[in-house]
Amino acid sequence: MRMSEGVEWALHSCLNLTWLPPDQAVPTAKLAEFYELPAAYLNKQLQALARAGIVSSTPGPRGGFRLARSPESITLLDVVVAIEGADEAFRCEQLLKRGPGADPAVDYRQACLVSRAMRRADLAWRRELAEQTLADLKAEVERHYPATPSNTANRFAALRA
Amino acid sequence: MRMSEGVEWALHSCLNLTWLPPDQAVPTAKLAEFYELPAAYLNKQLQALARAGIVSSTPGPRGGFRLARSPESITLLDVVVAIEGADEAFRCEQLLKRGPGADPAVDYRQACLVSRAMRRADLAWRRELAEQTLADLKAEVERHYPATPSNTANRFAALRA
DNA sequence: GTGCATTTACTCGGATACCCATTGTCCGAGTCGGTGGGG
DNA sequence: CCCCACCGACTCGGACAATGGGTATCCGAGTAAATGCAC
Repeated sequence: MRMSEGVEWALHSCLNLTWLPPDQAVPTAKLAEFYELPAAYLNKQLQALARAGIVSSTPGPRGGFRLARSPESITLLDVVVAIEGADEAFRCEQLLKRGPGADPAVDYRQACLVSRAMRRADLAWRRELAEQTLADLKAEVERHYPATPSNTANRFAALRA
Repeated sequence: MRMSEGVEWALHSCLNLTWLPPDQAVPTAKLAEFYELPAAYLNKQLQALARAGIVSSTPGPRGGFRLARSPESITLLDVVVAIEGADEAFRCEQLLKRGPGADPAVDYRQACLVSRAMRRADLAWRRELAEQTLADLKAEVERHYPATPSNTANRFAALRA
């Protein structure tokens, strides 16, 4: 079970956007250059974030991506779901339908206690992610590393047009 | 992010083993036939469980697999880790090493706050899985579906040699 | 009848192909900013 | 000097390959039971 690389890129990129003026759009090329990432593939992840309503895109010169809503209203779960999809990691294939005493009318994704146990763990994971917003993360970073906001803005400004 | 199918097979198979005499070894073929699974591939998962010390294997006639320890001492996390590996889903690639103000000596898997947030969620997931043992699950199933133990034993007995 | 060597069949275990999802790349449609000419 | 139409360049967006991990399968090594024979 491995989470897509894109989640890490998306989280860091969104976090970087919180340190720029909210009305400033940043093109994929700059966001990619920031961490030396492949621009075309990062663009794909940003598209997913746009479809999820986390960032908004602007075409043409001076265009790019910006956060579509306030960092307070974007949770880590939102970002993860936008990239990875909403499906839970454990997908119950309803093995019990093939076992003894199976009832074809029962939805074993709900009834199977193995499935329920796995779902409980999944919910605990999701809850933890949903309780942290981008704003929380931003504040925590600024508390530990006060230079980050200016460093980030400076580097974006220094990147070639 | 998708969990391997083998986890579901392993959980159900281990659970089934709890309803058989502890000294009775069950060959892969029977465990597979129980849910109409491909035997050779299920065998691969059982090998992983054996390497993890969850089940023990016996070759030759009347051989097969049995639980290596008591159901009370086998957690759901043990089974998941045996199949999926111990690595966490989110793998920090240390993007910050490429960012401004990066310190090459720092291990950003520990220092990066994004990484830490994701790890917190991962730990919550693991804790939930570690708090449930096979014995808990077995008891819960018996409480909801009292016929399961005899149904299971009967079907195993009925499966062709 | 009993003990033993041989045979036999059954089991796991790892080595070997296959397939789909993630990764990675590219080019086209659309749009905004700049520019040049006219009023 | 100001306004407008055109041009150009920049951006996203989705369509198109390549790679790696999970899926599936097979055959061989080893073992325990069953068998047949000798005593």
